[in-house]
Amino acid sequence: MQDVRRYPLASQAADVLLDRIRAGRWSLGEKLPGETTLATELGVGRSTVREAVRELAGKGVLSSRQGAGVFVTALDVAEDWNDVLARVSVVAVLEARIALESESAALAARRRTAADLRVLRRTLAARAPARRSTEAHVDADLAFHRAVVAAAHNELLSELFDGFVPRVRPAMVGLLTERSLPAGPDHAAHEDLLAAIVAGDADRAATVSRTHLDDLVEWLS
Amino acid sequence: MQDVRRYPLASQAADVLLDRIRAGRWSLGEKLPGETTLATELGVGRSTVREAVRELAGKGVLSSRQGAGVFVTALDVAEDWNDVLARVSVVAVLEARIALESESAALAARRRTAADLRVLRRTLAARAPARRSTEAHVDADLAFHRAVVAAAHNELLSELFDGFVPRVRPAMVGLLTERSLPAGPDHAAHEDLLAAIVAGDADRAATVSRTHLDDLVEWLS
DNA sequence: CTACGATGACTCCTCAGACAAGTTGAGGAG
DNA sequence: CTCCTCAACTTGTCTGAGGAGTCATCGTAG
Repeated sequence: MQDVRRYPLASQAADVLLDRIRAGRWSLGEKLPGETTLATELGVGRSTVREAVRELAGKGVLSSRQGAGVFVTALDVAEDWNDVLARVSVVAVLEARIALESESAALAARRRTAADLRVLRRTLAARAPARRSTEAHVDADLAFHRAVVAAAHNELLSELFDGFVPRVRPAMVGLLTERSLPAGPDHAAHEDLLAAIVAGDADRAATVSRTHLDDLVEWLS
Repeated sequence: MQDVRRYPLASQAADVLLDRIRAGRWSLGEKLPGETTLATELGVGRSTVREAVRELAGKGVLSSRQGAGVFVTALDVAEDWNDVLARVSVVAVLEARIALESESAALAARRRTAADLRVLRRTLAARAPARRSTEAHVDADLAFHRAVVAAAHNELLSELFDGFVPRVRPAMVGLLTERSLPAGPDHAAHEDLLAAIVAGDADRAATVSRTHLDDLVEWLS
């Protein structure tokens, strides 16, 4: 007995509609045929068509207005961030982190407020005790890095960092359980980074952040 | 007459269910009550519940298996990239581009292949004739920048850049129609960038890319 | 006692029909 | 020409029915 997952008709209909949209059968903002027309055309009941439309509406591809019709709001499904992150290697994510965090460190050195410095000092202090579990250590480390990015006061950079975390965290936890990172230099790098941000030295902050993450990449390769 | 958009019951039901999931009423992988139960509980018909479930299934939050039930597959909806990009300022996006592209330029200088260099030369040549329409000029410019990122051979960086384009392109077109960018130095910067990548000089490639985009930020502020 | 097959309750899936509610465009009144 | 009415068409919602898949329980054979 094969483990063939039998797709519901409604999902099949949604796939057919999405393929037609991708193929350019209807352009952006155009109205689809009525539900009854689609039903006979696809050879399914009207409720099934409605569920297919709902499914695509959930994906943001279609939008229906009572009395008016169903309209195309996107020509394709926005690829899920998590899918992309799951596909690429950890090294690729770390390279993106280097790009993101070194720039954030430079911006943070220029823009950090008193509140930012408080958060940075607190998260750095929480990072120090390496006695705890591996997960707690990784979380504390990520919290500090997150605080650096937040101090750059750029919402997009913060969102991107947050998007990376679910991919980076399990990988870090897994690697650190196998072999431990030299704690001394690692912690010193974080203190240097904070000092550079406090001093407002953007170039040095970027350099410290970069070399720190470079070491991380080299360590795990 | 207010333009109050009357939400369909099915969407309202989907919102209620999503709120309950967010509130932790059901944990990950847990089974929801049956359709009939939910229908009476929410005070709507079964088909309405079904459409609500389909909508959330489209968002990846729920998954239903015939005979078994409806199960929670995610505790929240992945925030749409476009929503984030629409919310943040163009300057924020450009700052992210600086982070992304300067690092990509450095990586490209180390990793570029012969094929990459061909694409870079071709897109740079296509950029040259500034006689054409503003949109064509912006497209040619973005094509070159994209080629630089692609030469870094990091899929995540490429995906991020592609994600920025829909936000950056209209903004650039709009700004360039109002006042024109000094074409001479702008084009020279691109040639310098290509030269640095050809020479394999990572530091210089990053610097040129950064100053080029810094000038862009300064120009539009 | 254990392993296994039948069974029945429960679930989602699909269809059909009916009516409500909203939109749109054509055609008539002023 | 402008505005109003209305009829046709659209999606929204509910109900009922039957089909198909899943799972736990229970009885039976070994």
